[in-house]
Amino acid sequence: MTVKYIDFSDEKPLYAQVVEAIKQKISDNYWTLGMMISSENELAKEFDVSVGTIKKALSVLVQEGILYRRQGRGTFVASPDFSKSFSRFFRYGQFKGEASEVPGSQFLSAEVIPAPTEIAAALQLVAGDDILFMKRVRTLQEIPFCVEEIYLPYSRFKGLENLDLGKKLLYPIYNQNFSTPIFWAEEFLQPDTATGEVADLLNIPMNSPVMCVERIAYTYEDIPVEWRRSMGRGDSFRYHIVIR
Amino acid sequence: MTVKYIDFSDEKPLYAQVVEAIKQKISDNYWTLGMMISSENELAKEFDVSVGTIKKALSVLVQEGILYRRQGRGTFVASPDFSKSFSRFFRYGQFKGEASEVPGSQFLSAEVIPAPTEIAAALQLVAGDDILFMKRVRTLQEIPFCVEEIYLPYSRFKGLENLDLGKKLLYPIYNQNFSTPIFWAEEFLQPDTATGEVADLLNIPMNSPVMCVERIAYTYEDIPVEWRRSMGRGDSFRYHIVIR
DNA sequence: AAGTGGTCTAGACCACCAT
DNA sequence: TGGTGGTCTAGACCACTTT
Repeated sequence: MTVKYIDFSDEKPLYAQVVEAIKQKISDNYWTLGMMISSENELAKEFDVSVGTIKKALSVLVQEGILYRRQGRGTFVASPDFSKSFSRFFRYGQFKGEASEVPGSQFLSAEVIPAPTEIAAALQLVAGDDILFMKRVRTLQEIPFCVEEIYLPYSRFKGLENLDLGKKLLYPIYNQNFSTPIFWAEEFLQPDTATGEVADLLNIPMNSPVMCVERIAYTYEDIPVEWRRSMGRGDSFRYHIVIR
Repeated sequence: MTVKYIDFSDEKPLYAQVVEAIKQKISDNYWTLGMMISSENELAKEFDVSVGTIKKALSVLVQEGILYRRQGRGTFVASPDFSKSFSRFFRYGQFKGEASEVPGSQFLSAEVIPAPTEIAAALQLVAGDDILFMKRVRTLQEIPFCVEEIYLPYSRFKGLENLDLGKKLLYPIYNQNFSTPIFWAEEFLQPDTATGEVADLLNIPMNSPVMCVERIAYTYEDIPVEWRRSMGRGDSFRYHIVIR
């Protein structure tokens, strides 16, 4: 484990160095998801800076969603929950305030292939590197609403194809089985119409509207570790976003 | 103009009260878009709190995008620029790093009608209230990429229909001519296929993919003042978003 | 009672900008 | 040179949680 010290002669502000150091400790699994980290006073002693500087650094990390704090309890490593934000985008069979249901998954294939150039570029690999390619249909209340293609660097996820992925979500598996917590992601949305295969899998007429969502998921260290494309039924897809 | 004072016996933190007071002054047009507000020291004297508390309040307002600060210059009221974030969603004829071009507009209609129930609800009006309804085609390099329907409460925007809206953006007009700066917005995205009319206006085949974006735009005081629906060409629409 | 984070103060010093 | 925001300190007091 690499330890970062605070360099008082560095031009970079002390609180920013503390931010980096704490991120490093999380990356190194010194502190893991959900764990309480050291208190303000302990951190101040450890880094030999004032409590105020620690407060500033922690507020930055809270702002970035890496930590959360509870008065009287402590400061904890946040567990980002994509399943929530994901299912929120779909209104299929959902009524106001209804508890969101975990979608089911039916895997169609899982195989190791050489990386296509587009995928290799997005995942910062060399074209031809081993890629685990999976295809699945996602369902809510037994009704298919989404077809997904998922590409993973095989060197990191060796053996994932042998696991029983029945009703489990993928991101907790990335985290628990492969020490690869997903921390953030970017998505590209584009409207499209259903091809014969997709229409068949989603049980909708050919050429009816579908939403194409391409996502690249990243670790704490901003390493891209998953590329996926989802084709969602147009009539059940409604993406909500607040600007500023 | 209503003046807010700081209540030291209030349970609400002082910095939060300062945040409210500054927001109020902006709402009251005491400080307007782009204007420099009082310095930290002046604010501390004015509100009779410490500079540290002012710093905390200002950092909240910067976080919310209401203010921006420049070392050595001062603290200013931010001018949100939706045109930038808007055009970013479309890749039509855009190459990497190319300067974004302001879309042209061709108005098809502008008339005052009684508010449809759905629009009235979204704009917090009574069904039947006067609504200014406008329809336009937006173009980039003379090529249509988007059809828009815009609904505005007529009581607030009386006379807008008589302005020459040739190549101007709407939000600066809302701000300058109607004292209604748009501060934030929410959008709902859904894929669809082009009807005959939309296909005709966009010069694409019927039933080809389009992105339907419904937007509600709000003021500083969270009053909804515009409802619009944009139908964008599927092949030129690519929405990018970062999650967390 | 002890420990945590949340608020608030009063100051110091610095980097940056305008004049 | 004087005013601005940015960083950092050392402390006080409070609200909340756990034991």
